Amino acid sequence: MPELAEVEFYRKEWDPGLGEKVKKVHLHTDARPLRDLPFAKMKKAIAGTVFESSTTHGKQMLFRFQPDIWLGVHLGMTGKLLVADAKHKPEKHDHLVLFLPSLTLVFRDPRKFGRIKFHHGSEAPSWWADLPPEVLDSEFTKQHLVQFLDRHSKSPIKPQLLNQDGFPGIGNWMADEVLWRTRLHPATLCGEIPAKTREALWKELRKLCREAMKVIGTDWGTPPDSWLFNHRWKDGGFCPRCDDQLVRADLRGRMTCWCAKCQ
DNA sequence: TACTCTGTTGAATA
DNA sequence: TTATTCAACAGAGT
Repeated sequence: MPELAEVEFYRKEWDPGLGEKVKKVHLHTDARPLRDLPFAKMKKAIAGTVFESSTTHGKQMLFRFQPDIWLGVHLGMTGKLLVADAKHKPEKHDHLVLFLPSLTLVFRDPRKFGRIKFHHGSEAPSWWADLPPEVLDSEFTKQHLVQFLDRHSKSPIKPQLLNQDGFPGIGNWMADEVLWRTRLHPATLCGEIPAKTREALWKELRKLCREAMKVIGTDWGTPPDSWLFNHRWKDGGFCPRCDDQLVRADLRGRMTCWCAKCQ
């Protein structure tokens, strides 16, 4: 399920290992999440380093090991991070396993849409430095949003909200939630969104990200029933604002839920 | 058995 | 060249 706040939640799952030295590295080298990586070199380079810190950017995570090792993690659809005890025996879908003295850091991903990146160097890798501004960055201004919408004027808004170049961290439920809050139909073309609605969209996006971080990012809490969130998962749900039955349909290949009356 | 899915990518098309 | 669309990826749950 990993979107913005879920990613933040998973990032912290490895915190109990901070400050510990990596004793051994297990890599599931024939699985997609580690494709194209220099396994042997990587194993050797990581062993002996100390887990120092971690950070997120949208759905991406970066883990820093001293000295000079950086691991990027993307959870894909079904990836998760967890800690296991020090004697952990890697399971079928444990693609990256780092053994520390007191516990084990595990990246597990059954559906294998996740991805691991590796960098050896004193500076953060370019694939991290070059990421577009996050929704809560000061650089994510109204003007920035307007420019992005204009650049994608022929595309419906829903798929663009899922575009990580424009809205890092936004995933399917957050996209539906913000459109519902803004009373914007998901199929509206970006170029046809009025200036006032663009402003509302900018405001609600930032607000939703802050709220999601608080509710889900800290302890995986459940958002209140006043959000679309609790009503959008299966057919037959009702709009928490006007009580009309919600619509669920495929839009450009992704399940989309909205209120035909409000939006 | 068959159908679902909180995501990304790369190739084809416009 | 840039934007948009679509199928492919893969497995578990229902």
